[in-house]
Amino acid sequence: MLDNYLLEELATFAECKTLAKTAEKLHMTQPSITRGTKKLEEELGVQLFERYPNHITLTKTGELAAQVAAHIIKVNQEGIEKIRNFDQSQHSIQLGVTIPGPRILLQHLKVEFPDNVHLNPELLSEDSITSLLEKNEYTLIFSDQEIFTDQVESRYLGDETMSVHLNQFMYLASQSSVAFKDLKGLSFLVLSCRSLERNHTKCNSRCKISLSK
Amino acid sequence: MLDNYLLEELATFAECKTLAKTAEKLHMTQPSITRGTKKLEEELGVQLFERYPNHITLTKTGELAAQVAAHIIKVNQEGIEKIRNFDQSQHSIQLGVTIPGPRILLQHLKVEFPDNVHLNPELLSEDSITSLLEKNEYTLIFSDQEIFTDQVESRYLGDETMSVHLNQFMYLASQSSVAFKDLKGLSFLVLSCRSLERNHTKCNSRCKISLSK
DNA sequence: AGCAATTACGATCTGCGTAAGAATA
DNA sequence: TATTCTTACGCAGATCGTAATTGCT
Repeated sequence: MLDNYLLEELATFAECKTLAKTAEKLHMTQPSITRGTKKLEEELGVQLFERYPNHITLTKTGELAAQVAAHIIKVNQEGIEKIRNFDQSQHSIQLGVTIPGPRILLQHLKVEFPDNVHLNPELLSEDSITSLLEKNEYTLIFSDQEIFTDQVESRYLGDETMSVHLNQFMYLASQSSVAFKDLKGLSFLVLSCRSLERNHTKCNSRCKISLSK
Repeated sequence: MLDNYLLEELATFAECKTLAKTAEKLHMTQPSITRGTKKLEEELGVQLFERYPNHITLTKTGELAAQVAAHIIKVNQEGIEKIRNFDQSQHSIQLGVTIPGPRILLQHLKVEFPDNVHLNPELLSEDSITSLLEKNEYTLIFSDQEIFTDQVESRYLGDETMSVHLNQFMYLASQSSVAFKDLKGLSFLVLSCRSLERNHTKCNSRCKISLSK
C-alpha cells in the first residue's frame, strides 16, 4: 500500500511541476521530496519520473499515478468526514428538504422538535441528495424523488397539495375551471402557515423522504 | 488523513473481534493494536470502541469506520494495480474478447501480431468489461456491447456473421428457409478457420470494441 | 549568478516489541 | 488458571532537515 505522505507529494507535484514548489506547498524541503519520488518508484516498481540533471517531469505512467493518488486522498478524506458525520448522526438528526412544501410544514412543526433535531431550511438540489446522505451530512431529506442505492432508501410519505384562492372580483373568478398556466405571471398574496388547511386547487406532487440506512 | 496501518488494524479487528486475534493475523503484538485503537479515536475525535476491563467491541460508529477503512484500503490497492497495469500497457497491448467471433478471427491473425500484443482467448464476461479496462488489465476488449464511461469508450467495428452449411442429405435441406431455432439441439461439424469465408446463414450480432482512454 | 535536483549525514519521531500488571470468566 | 486488554520502557527504522555538490540557463 502507498503511504499517504507519498500520495500527497505525488499529487502536489503534479500541480506544482517542480520539486521546489512542491516542497514549499507542503512545508517541506526539496530533498525530502526527492526521496519521496524515488521511494514511490521503488514501491511501485515503475518509472514515474523523467529525470534530467536539473529538471524532472512526470512520465505518462506518472501522470496517471498522480490522478490515482489524488483519488485515494479524496476517498480517505471523505471517509473521515463520513465517520465523523455518522457519529454526529448518532446523537442528533439533520433534516433537509429539496421542495418548499415539506419545508413550510417542518418549520411549522419545529417548535415541537427535540433539541437534537435540526432542520436546514435551505432548498437542497435534487442531484446532491445521494451524496449528502451517503456522507451522513443529512439523516433525512424530504424530496419528491424516489431514490434507492446501497446506502439510501426512500419511503413514500404523502401527497403535497398547493391551493390558490381567487376572490370573487378576480377576472378569472367566473371561469368554471382554472389551470395553473392561466395564472402564469400573476402576483399572489401568500397565506400564513396557519392558513394551510384551506385548499382549493390541487397541484400534483408526491412527497417522498430519503434517508441513509 | 488516516494512515494505512491504522486502517488495516481497524478493518482486521472488525473481522477478528479481539485484539489478540487481530494482532496474530497482522503478525503483530496486542499492545501495538491497543495503541492503534487509541490513535484512531484520537485522530478522528470519535469513540470507535466500547472498552471493558478485559473485553473490547466496536461502537456503531466503529462498525461504520471499519467499513470505510476496508474501502479505503481497497481503493489504494486497486490504484496500485491500475498504475502497474497502465505501465505495462505502455509497452504491450492486452486484447480480450467476450464473444467467440472476434476470438476466432484474432487467433487467426495472431501470427502477424508484434511480440508485444497479447490475446487472452478466454471469453470474458460482459459485466467485467468496464472494470477490466479501468484497471488497465486490458487495453482493448472486443464485445457486442457499446460502453461509454469516463474512462472507457467504444467504437463500432463491424458486423459478425455466422454461417451454417446444410448438406443435401440433411432432413431440413429441402426447406426454403431455416431458422436458428429449427437447429436447436443438433450437433455440428465445426469448420476450420480457413473455411470462414463460406457463409450462408446470417446471425445478427454487431461487433464493437471497447478500449481504455 | 541563480535556480533546480541530488547526495550525504545527523537528529528526531514514531511505531513496534518485550515485560509486567490488572481484570474477568 | 487462562484469556484479554492495558501500561511502561527501550529500541529500530523511517522520515525529515541541514549542508554541500552537480548541472543547466
